[in-house]
Amino acid sequence: MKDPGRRPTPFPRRGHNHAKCVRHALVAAAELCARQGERLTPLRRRVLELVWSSHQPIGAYAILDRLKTDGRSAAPPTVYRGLEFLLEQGLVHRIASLNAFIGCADPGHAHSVQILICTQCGAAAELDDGRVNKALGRSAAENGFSVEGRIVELSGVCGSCRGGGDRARAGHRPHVA
Amino acid sequence: MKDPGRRPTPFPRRGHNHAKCVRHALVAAAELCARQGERLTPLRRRVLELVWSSHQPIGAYAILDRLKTDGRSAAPPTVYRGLEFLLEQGLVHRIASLNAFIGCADPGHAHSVQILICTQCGAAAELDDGRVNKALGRSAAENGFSVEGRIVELSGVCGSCRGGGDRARAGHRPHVA
DNA sequence: GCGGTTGGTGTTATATTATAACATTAACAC
DNA sequence: GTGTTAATGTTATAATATAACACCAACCGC
Ligand SMILES: [Zn+2]
Ligand SMILES: [Zn+2]
Ligand SMILES: [Zn+2]
Ligand SMILES: [Zn+2]
Repeated sequence: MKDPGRRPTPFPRRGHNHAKCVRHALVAAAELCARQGERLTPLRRRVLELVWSSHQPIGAYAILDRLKTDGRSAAPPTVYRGLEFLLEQGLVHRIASLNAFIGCADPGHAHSVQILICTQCGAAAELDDGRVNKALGRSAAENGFSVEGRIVELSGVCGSCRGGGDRARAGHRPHVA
Repeated sequence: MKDPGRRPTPFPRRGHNHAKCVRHALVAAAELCARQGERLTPLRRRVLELVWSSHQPIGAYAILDRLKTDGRSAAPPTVYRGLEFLLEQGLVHRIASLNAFIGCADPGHAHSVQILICTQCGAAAELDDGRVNKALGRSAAENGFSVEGRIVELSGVCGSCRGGGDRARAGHRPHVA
């Protein structure tokens, strides 16, 4: 059996079935909200769906534009409220360095994420590496600092874009839309 | 030379001689710019001085207000240009989670910082812990990601605010202005 | 000197991101 | 149904950041 802990990349493969990503995220969100006694209203669900429209972080005003083309009445507070709810439920992550949002790949349990942002394809992915969190906590503690919140955002190039992945077969076309 | 092993906190002590912090920063900046053949103009120097006006991160528009009260003609581009220059020279750091800026405590050599932000006193300090950087790089590499830029910002409570430091002597007064 | 180039700053306008405040509607409890 | 609360609609504005062009001073080659 192949090494179960080994993921070559947390980034999506080119041509992966993204509709499946979206469906899975929406189902997981519905289940999570049901468990928590929270209401995943149509608006909130739609905002989440729009966040998941790709693996590239999306800005609040891009979401707003798409809500408007839905025919729905929408203004900035509409989308920020939706995002606020989704952030509280741990269904999306905010990326401070981009002022943008990405769907959480593993909602339902507390985790502090390290966000990886590919500067080539624009996609973002998340890790939750215990060793990183431990190193951060230890470093802070040694300096008398007790950590409450962490923001870790790494920019660089993902495996697919560097060519180790599907780029060899795909020429130079980006592996995500 | 500083105590090699043990720093109780990289945060400033209450009542420390902050004028000295400012003077030191300005001298170091002048030396750095001279070495690099860059021009630390009066405006840039003043922006840096304002960034250093405290150990709390300062926003661009707060800097702008203070430039205006200098009597100097100033608009947003004035301060953003100054900040852009200082960022390029590594003289200040931008804190993405606060949209604010802090003077670099150790300019003159490339370093990727971990910013500590005290939610109680509002001060920010920087670390450059090799183990953290190593853990981040290894974690990313294992996931096929090659890191170019890092943003690490930890919020929490600094040693001085928790009472291990000078708070015992200071009652509940904040240790920084 | 002088014309040309560059870098820094001044100035006006606008883009982008986010929130305040209050009105209205939908969901729920009793 | 009526009162209560949560969610959404709506208008306005705050906060952060950049575009575009004008001006000026320093510097360079001549
Ligand atoms: Zn997908
Ligand atoms: Zn990529
Ligand atoms: Zn100081
Ligand atoms: Zn503190």
